[in-house]
Amino acid sequence: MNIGEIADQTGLPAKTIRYYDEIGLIQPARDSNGYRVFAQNDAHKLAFLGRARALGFSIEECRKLMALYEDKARASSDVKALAQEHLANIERKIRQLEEMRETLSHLVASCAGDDRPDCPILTDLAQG
Amino acid sequence: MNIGEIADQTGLPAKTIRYYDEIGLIQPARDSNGYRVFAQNDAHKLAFLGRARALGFSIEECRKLMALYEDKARASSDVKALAQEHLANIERKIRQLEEMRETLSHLVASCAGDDRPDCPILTDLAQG
DNA sequence: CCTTGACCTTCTAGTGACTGGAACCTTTAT
DNA sequence: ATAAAGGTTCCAGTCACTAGAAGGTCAAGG
Repeated sequence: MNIGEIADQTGLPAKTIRYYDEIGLIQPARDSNGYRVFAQNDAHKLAFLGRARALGFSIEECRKLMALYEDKARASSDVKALAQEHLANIERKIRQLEEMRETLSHLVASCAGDDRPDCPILTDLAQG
Repeated sequence: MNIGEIADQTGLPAKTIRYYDEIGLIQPARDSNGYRVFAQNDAHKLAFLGRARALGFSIEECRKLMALYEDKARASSDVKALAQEHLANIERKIRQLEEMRETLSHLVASCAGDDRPDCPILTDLAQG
């Protein structure tokens, strides 16, 4: 399979697939014309990567997950630890964003939003 | 005031303040020795920027907010629109992260986390 | 006066994970 | 023969800093 076909199959842009190749996440074979040739195993790996990325794992975390996936003697505790750490990061981000939402929604609600210049949003930003 | 003093006062790193100068968010005066000299107005602007950034506004949004702040003939509706758009972005991000949290926490809960290799997290990533 | 240390300056390069675009080659269809 | 569609590499840009190098300036102590 060529890169376009695999892109359609996995939903990943061809550019992204080339990038994953460049950083060594996948190692597709090459045809005599220089085109990348993707085997079923590459398709699997890319789908795996796509799902891990969709869950917010960083590229380096994906690299570790792939290594664990391919290590048939892994301990599930290693996978779980990685996922738990990532989950904690996500929860921290959510809390940060919720704080912002809290503050911002109050500010937005307090602003008349008309053609007069008085604006509690700006006042708050200016005064703290 | 020199950059270190203003950094202490605003809580922003000196590097960040230099960066804000470089991209034109502030225009501090210069002493004969080349040092930046910060007036009270610069301190105000930096505090304003710090708070806007803490609420997640992008640099470009901060630039617009500053312009509105300095335009005494602004309409508060312009400020409100900017803030509402940003609030919508934050809410979208929160929803995305919450989806990730949902999926991930289920996966983590289902993984034994022992020294055996069987792991539903990896199985899910592999199968979708 | 000299040195030491803290402070300031600019410049370059790196971060993460792509993305856009240029310049060029290969394949397929007409 | 040619045109379109696909592939290749390489370079630059994104965002908001941040690290570090090389060097100038200033205040205090010996």
